[in-house]
Amino acid sequence: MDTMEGLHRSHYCAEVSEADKGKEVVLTGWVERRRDHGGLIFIDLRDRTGIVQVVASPDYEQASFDKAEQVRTEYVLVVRGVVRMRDADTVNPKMKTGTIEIRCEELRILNSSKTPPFYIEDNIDVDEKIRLKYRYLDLRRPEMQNNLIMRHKVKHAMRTFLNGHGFIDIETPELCKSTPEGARDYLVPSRVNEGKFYALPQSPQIFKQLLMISGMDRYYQIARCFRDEDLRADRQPEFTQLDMEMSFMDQEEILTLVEEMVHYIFKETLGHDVKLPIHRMTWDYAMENYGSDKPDLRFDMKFTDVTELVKDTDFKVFRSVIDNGGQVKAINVKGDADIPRRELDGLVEYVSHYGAKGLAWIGFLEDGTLKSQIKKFFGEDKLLEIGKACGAEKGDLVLMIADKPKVVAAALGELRKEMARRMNLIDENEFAFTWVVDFPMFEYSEEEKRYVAMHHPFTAMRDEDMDKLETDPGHVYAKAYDLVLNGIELGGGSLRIYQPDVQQRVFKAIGLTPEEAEQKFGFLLRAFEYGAPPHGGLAFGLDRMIMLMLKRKSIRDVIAFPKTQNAIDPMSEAPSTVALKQLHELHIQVEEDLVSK
RNA sequence: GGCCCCGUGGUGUAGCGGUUUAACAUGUCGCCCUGUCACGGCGAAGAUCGUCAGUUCAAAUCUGAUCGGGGUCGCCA
Repeated sequence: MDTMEGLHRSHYCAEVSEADKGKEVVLTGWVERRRDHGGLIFIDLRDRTGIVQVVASPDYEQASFDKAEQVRTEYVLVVRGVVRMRDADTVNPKMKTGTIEIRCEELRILNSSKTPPFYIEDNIDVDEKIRLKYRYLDLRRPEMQNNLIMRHKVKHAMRTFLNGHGFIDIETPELCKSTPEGARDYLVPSRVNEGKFYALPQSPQIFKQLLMISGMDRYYQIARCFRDEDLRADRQPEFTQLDMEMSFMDQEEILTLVEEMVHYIFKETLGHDVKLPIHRMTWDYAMENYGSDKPDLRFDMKFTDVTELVKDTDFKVFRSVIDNGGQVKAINVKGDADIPRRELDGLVEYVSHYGAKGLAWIGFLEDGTLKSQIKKFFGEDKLLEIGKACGAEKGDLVLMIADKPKVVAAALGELRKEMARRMNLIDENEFAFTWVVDFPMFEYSEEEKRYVAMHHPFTAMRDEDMDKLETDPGHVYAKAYDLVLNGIELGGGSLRIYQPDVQQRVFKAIGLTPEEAEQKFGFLLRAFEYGAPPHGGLAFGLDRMIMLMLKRKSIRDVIAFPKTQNAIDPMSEAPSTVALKQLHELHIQVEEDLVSK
C-alpha cells in the first residue's frame, strides 16, 4: 500500500470544474467504477461531493497506469493529475463534472477493499438488514450522504435561528430518575447504589422547566431521547428532539416564534416558503372532521355527520348504534362511484382493522341512478339527502361508518387516508402544515380505570376550565398544541403549570396521591415554590422532520446508525450479553446461560 | 401480544410437486481491448433454495414449527 507522503488534497472530487482547466490537482476518494480499455483506463473517483473521471494511460505516466490496472471497486486512492477539458464527443451531460477529466500523473493506492456486498450507488434495491449490517458502506451512497448532510443543515438552521432569538443551548442529564408515567423507560443499573436504577430520558421535560425556574429564560437543546416501546417506520428507541422552553410568553407568542423558525429552516435548507401564519384548528375540530389529531391536509375529504339524517330510519344497524350514544359519519370520495363491488368488500375488510363493524356505501352513478347496499332500508330520497349533505355529485361515492365516536374517528379517519391514496389525491411535493390546539387535558384510560394526562401532567389548562378539574376532568382543555405536517406529528408542546398547588391538583386528577407525587416529582414541586415564572415550550421530532423534508418513508434513512424493528443494531450486534463480572458489579443476577463467556 | 408481507449464488429476481446437472440479470475472477462513463468481447467460478420436522416414490415447490427482516394494530404521558 502507498501513503499520502508529500501529497495534500487540493480539491474535493466534484468541486473540480472547468475553471481549473490546466491546473494540477490532488484528489482523494474511493473507486466508484473502473473501465479498463486495455491501453487506457478510466476511474470514477468518488468522495462525499460526487464523482470525477480520472484517466490513466502509459502515454501520461507508466507507473500510475500500472497501478490503475490493479485498482478495484472501493479502493482508496490519491490521484495527482491535470484538469483538462474533454473532447466534445466525450462529454457526459449526466455528470456534474462531465465536461472535464483528470489526466493522471500519479496514482497511489492508499487501501484496497473487499468487493462490497451491494452497489455503492443510489436507487439500490437491497434488503435493509444488509444495508444496516454494512451501514458504513450504505452511508457511502450519495443519497444517504445527502440525507445526513441535510440533517446537519437543518440542525444548523435551527441553531442559527434560535441563537439569534436569545435561546441558550444547555445540556441536561442522560442519567435520570425513572418516572414511569408515560412510555416505558430504558433503565441503567447503578453500580455505586446497589439495587437502584437510572432511567434514560424520554425527554428533557422536567429539566427544561427547572431551567426556566433558574432564570435561563429561553433554552434549547438538540436532545437524544429514549423510549422502550415497539418500533415503527417513524419510531426508534432512541431519537432526537429539538427541545425548546421559554418564559413569560403566551401561547400565541410561542406559536408565532416557532412558525417563524419552521419557515427559516425550510427556506434555508430546501428553499421552500412555508406560508405563515400556519393554519390552526382545535383538537375538537380535527377529531370531528378528520377523525385524527394529526390530520393530513394535503387533501380535503372532511367528515359529514349524518346521524340526524339517519336516526329515524328502519335500518336497525344504524338505529341501535345511535341509541347507544353512537354516531354515523360519512366521507365523499369524488369520482369513485364506479368502484367495483370487490373493492368495496376490501374496504369493509380494511375498516374492520380499526374496529368498524361495517361500512355503508352509496354510489351516485353518472346516469343518475344509485347503487347502495342500504337502499332498501332508506329509499332513494333519503340516500339523495345524505348525498346532498356530503356534497356528493354524480360520479361520487359516499362511505359511512356507524359506531361509537372513537371508532368512527379511527376507522373513517384511516379510510379517508386510504381513499386519498387510492384516488391519487396526495401531492407528494406539498408540505401541508397545521397547528392543532386546545387538546383535552385528560383522557380516560379504560385499562387503568382513571384519567391520564393526554400530553403530560405538567401541562397548563385553560383558565376557564380550572374549576372543572375536580368535577369534570373530561372537559378540561389544555394550553397544548401540536404542529402537524402531512398527517405526521412534527412537534408538540404546551404552556406549563408553574404554581405548586395547581400541579398538585393535576396530579390528584390523574390519581396520584400526595405521597406518590412527592416521591416521583417532589423536586419539581419544591422548585415551583421558589418563584417559577410562567413558561412553556415544545419539542420537535428532528428525525421525522428531516424524513418529511427528504420525502423518505422511514426515519431510519435519516439516522446514521438506526436499529431494526427488534431494536437491534445488525452491525454492532447490540444489545448483547455481558460478562458475569460486569453483572456482579452491578448487583444483577442472571441465569448462567444468559451470560457472555 | 395480534394481523399481513418477505426469506433461492455476493446482490436483485425467476422457478411454486417430477422435462432443473436450480434459470436470468448484475457483480466477481481470467484473457482481449486507447475514449469509455450501467464501456464492450470471449471464457470461468459461484446457491444442498433461512433452519428444523413432516407429507410424498419424489420437496426450492405442499404442511407445521422456528429464526430473521419489513409493515401495522395494541403500545408510544
